Amino acid sequence: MEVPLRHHRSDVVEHAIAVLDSYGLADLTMRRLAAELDVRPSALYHHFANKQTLLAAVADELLTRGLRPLDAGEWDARLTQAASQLRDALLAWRDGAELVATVHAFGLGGQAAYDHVAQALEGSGLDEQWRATAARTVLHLVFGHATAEQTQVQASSAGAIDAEPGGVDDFADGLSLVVAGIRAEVQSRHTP
Amino acid sequence: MEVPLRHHRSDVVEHAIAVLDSYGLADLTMRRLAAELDVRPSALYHHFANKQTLLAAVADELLTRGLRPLDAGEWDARLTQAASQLRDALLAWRDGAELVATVHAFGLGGQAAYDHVAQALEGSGLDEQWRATAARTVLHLVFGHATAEQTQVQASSAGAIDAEPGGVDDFADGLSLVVAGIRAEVQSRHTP
DNA sequence: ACCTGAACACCGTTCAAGT
DNA sequence: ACCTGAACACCGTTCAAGT
Repeated sequence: MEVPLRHHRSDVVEHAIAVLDSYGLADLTMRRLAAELDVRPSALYHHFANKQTLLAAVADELLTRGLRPLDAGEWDARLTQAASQLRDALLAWRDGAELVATVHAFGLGGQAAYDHVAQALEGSGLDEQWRATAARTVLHLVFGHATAEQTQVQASSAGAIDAEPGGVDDFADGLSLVVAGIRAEVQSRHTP
Repeated sequence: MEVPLRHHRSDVVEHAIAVLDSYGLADLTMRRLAAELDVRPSALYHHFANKQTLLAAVADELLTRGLRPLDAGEWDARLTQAASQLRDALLAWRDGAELVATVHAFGLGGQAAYDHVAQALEGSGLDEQWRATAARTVLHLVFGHATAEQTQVQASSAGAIDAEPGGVDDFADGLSLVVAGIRAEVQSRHTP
């Protein structure tokens, strides 16, 4: 008789990332992950209450791996860096953007994404209300843009229409638009 | 023996909207929809090649029902109206935002959403490239914000954290930020 | 603490055949 | 043109029981 393998929570998350990156979010199933770990599906429920909780842990791990401290400097340069870094973190793994965006939307995880962007806005002089609004706006841009980029890959390889041109330049331009809008709000405080 | 019911494509879409609004996107399954139509699941594949195509048709129908011609006026007022109208259209049905955003991301439908926003930017004086970037930025804001609002409902009723405050005011503020950013770009052309 | 075995209640999709 | 019947290859989750 074979002795059953024994894993920790971190093993499960690590293998989940491998499955995500190799097969995509749609194929990151509890059963497939269990098979990859050489374990029955029910064993996963010892580590996580359900699939959503597991996905939240995976999303948090992706962010932990991808986000670094921001450079010192003006708030706008820091905000641009935060957004670009977040985008890179999401694009680093297959379907990373969709995963983190979904988890964040459900309020189960991905808080680090918001925090990262919000941190850059602390030196802007905006009040907390406006900082939160600005942070969410940037977050929606990054999530939306990165998700579109990654989805386009599988959509066009599946024969669908390639609508969104996107790419690095379009992201940078969209971001500069939002940053300019925030700057206008910042300046309206200093020049009444 | 019972004579089988006979439906058209439009019947299927109409019932799909009813199922979506009553039970949510997760419960909008081919089997459930078939049961609602009093038909075997396989019958649906006479009308649609697969589930994704059906969802695309549903998304397009939601937009057709919710979007109206924009008022005449300045580009910024028209853009604000287009974005608000789109948001209202998405929020009018349960999980409408997530559905349209997903369909749009996969390039299978929801083109009307982009067109609606892009139309408002035609009178801005921006070149096509910038108009496209601005339109996508607004679209990501609307999709992200509306999805967050609708997801928060089921997430908080399911016991998750209520992170995003959101609501009408936060959307209006985020939109005003983006509009201000676009205005800065517009003005940089006229005042060199 | 971590896992198996077995079950429950589901999915999307295909395809030959019926009217 | 539109549908049935029957199957295939999957899902997430629960729970008693094993070590």
